[in-house]
Amino acid sequence: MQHNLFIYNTLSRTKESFQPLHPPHVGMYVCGPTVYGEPHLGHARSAITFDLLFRYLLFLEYKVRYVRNITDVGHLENDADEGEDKIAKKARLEELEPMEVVQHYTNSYHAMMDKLNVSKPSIEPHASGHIMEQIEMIQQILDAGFAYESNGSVYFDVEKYSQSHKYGILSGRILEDLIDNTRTLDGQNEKRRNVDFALWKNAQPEHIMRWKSPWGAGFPGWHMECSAMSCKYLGEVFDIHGGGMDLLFPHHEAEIAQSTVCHHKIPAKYWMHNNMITLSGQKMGKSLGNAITLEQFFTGNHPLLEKAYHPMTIRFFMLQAHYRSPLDFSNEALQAAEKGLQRLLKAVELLDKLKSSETSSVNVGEIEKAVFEALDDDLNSPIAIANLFEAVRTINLVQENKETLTEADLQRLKDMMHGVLFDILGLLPATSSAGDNQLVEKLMALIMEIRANARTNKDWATSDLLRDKLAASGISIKDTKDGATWEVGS
RNA sequence: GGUACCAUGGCCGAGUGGCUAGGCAGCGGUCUGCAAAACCGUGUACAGCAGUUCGACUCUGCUUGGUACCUCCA
Repeated sequence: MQHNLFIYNTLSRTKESFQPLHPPHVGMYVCGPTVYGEPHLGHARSAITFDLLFRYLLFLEYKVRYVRNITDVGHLENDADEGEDKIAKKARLEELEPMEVVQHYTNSYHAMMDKLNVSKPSIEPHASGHIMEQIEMIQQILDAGFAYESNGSVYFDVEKYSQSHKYGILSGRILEDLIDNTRTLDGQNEKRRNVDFALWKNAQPEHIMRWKSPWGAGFPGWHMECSAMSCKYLGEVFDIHGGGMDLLFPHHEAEIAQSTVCHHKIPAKYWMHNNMITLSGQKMGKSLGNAITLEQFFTGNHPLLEKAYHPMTIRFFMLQAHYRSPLDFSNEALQAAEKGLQRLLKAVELLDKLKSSETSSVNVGEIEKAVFEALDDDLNSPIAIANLFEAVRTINLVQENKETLTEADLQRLKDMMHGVLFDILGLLPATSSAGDNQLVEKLMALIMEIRANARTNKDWATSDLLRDKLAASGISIKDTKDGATWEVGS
């Protein structure tokens, strides 16, 4: 089947046909987490969005190098230039080595991503491991005359840059507005203009994360790492740069300015931004103090959560909204997603048991076409999923002999469902909930046999007693035409 | 204050100048010893006002409400 992938490019604010610079290779860089706290739902949104893209590009048989960084230096506290490095501050509070903190939260992030079935990137570089590259790039910007040194720090000269380049090309910002309207911040005295941003920061004596540089001991500025690392692993110009919408300005704008000075080109062809997760309509964020961590979702251990949610429920919940739309969290929405996903997965299981017919009464190709057209249209996963539900209805109707499918169509539907659901959307097939305990399996088999015998003898009292007692223990029994099944939970 | 964006049925959430999104809930039905589960069927909603148009939820303007960014943030 012919695919023509369109993706929304923030740079042009339109959907563009995706044409890699060097097909079949695709270079993709996504801004990863700052590892100073437990990963929350927002991290999952970004990771799942670009995992979907990564998986779809692989499905389309591109050879993708996916780089997603770990930010472990260079992010300042709210008090901006006078502040200390976030990682360092956290370390002092907990009396740990900074790298110990980094490792701890990196491990958490990885564990949560694994649960969400987020593919690992091809390369996961750490900012702290690329200080040399960042220093070199800063030197290049200084040599080109687009930065100045001040009191052991180096700042990017935005005004100078804007004389020959368009600063604000990505975010649509106008320099004059920024100069007029940027709020007054502390510690602006080192900078010529409030819009200038730090490339290198002089480290105060108490600042424990520090590296030697031509300008003294310090640490790299907020935006250098992504420019340096994307260039190192993907080249001066690569295909896709992704990240959350909140990084659009100033982070990505600064990246463009830095890289443009060094390489005279905008570093990426397509810029993609996922929207935010909101909680009661407000952005969920660590700094806002309203973030629910992924761990809490999986355990249900949070006052706002009515229950624990399976990682796949979270994943499916996100995929049911388009990545560029804000998505509001609620227990009701999550439980709706949980039910819907169950329905989808049950139908996929049922698919293996369907009997084929001489003719097909349903046009499988049509459903398949609709699914892929949706994915091709800027990864419209909600429409793709809606069409998957069309397939579910078909599957159930075939089961009831109200629709028919030929052997070939059955196989085609199977391939499509598996390919889209598991390979592209990255969902995991339903697992039998107690399959990890052989003893339980054997005991339950015995109990089910006793109950089946009672039922054959119309001994409803015994049958109901077993059902009720098991229910009280959290095991539910479902009677179907082909006998009874059991599972832990609802 | 500046710059963007959004406003869809009970909830979540797509989309389009005229034709069914989808999921969950609700309702009706099938199945069942009963129940649960499962399955099938079922909803004409698009903030307000004005305009463009043969026709607007979809285009334009205004109003109201909301969000994001401008400061570390997915």
